[in-house]
Amino acid sequence: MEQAVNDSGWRGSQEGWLEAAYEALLESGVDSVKILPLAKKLGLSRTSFYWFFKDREELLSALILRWRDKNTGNLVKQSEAYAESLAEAMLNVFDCWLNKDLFDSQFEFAIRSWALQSPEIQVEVQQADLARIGALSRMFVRFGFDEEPADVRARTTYLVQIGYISMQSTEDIGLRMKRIPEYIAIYTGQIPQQRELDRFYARHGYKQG
Amino acid sequence: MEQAVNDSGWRGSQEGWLEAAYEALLESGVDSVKILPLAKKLGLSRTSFYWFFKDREELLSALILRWRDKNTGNLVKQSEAYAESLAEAMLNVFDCWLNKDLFDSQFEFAIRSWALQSPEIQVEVQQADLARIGALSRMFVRFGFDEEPADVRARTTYLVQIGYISMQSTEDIGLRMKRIPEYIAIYTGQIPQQRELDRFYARHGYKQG
DNA sequence: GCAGGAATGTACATGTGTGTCAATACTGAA
DNA sequence: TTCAGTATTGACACACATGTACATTCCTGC
Repeated sequence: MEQAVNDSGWRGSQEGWLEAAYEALLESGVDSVKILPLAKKLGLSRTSFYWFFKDREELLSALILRWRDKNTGNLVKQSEAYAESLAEAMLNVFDCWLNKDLFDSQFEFAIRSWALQSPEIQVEVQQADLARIGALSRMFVRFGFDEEPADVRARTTYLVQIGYISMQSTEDIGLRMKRIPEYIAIYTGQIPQQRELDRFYARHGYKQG
Repeated sequence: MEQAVNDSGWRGSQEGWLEAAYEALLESGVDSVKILPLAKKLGLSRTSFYWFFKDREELLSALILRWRDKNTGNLVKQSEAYAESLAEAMLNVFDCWLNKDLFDSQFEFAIRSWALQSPEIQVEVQQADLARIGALSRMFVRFGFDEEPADVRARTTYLVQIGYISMQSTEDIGLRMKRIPEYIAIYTGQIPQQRELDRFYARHGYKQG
């Protein structure tokens, strides 16, 4: 049977270095993703790194891959999920903003900051934005909006979230939940049904009150 | 008569180094604000820097000061400007997003990225966010909104813009202008009057069409 | 034209990062 | 138990950044 990469006695592994790199990226940006510090964190010799990766570049590429596969994929998926009303569809999208398994905000912010200093990363980010806004826009169209308003609303929805991420806002979950209906109303122009909200609250383990 | 700092034969100056630092920050982030590269750009000796600034830290502090004095100040001012309707007030705020003298988006983004790797900067940014959202919220209250909805709408307004900045979106001016009424409608819940839009377009030198 | 502050340049000590190499240690299977 | 493959290490060679010390040049006002 297939075994996990690292269940033998070896201390390091591709995954180990990548995970450490991921943590460093989230904590202090790309420029802190350096082999020497990572080695210290892992309690390994610096040079051991080169057994798993050709060089630093390769490590950074692996980070990008991780980000792309996660954040964009899930957001598109959620915007295409089944829903009876626009409000419900929007709540599906909101799942991303509340569930770290679906969308990693800190990761997102770190990548966007990275894009500032790297044209290649900037291209990646722009492609992601396009794909995501496109998916959201199609969602609005699906519920009867014309192309233009759908696009503007998709942008609003998406940009508010990117803004939140960029603000690195840390509202408590109660306050966030309380604001949800208000946001849904602004984005969709519809008041969400109570049962739609209940379903949403339920799947995020939140009790109103 | 008062003279500009650098009209004598000297090549360098505080301003010169600061400007170079500003450009480096916008282009590639804090970590690229380094004395050696700046010296190269300015065609000066690296060590000459130490005549104007105690060390790198002092240069970075000067950058923060510049940012704080500009972006937050003007945004608060615009949100407090005279307006007959909420739509008009919002258009005043929108001035910031279209006029680089009022709000420097790239600078803003660069600072926010910097905050990622520096707790002190993060505090600065959070204070700025608070001040700005507060000002916008007061604007909504001024036009009859209750505290709660005013706050949510203030956030929406602000966050979309921060999102735009974070996206580093480069929409052409025509498209942006075309979307303005739609955004105003979403944020304020009001359709802007044609004359309000005309006044807005006029002061940004834009002809509808 | 010269004293003295403003600005620059050269040289040095130091720190931190990268990547290569050859030597070594550990592990599982033959 | 030997051995091939996997993992780890220290030594080396570089590159590039910071900051200090000291000498030098440039400009200005007296």
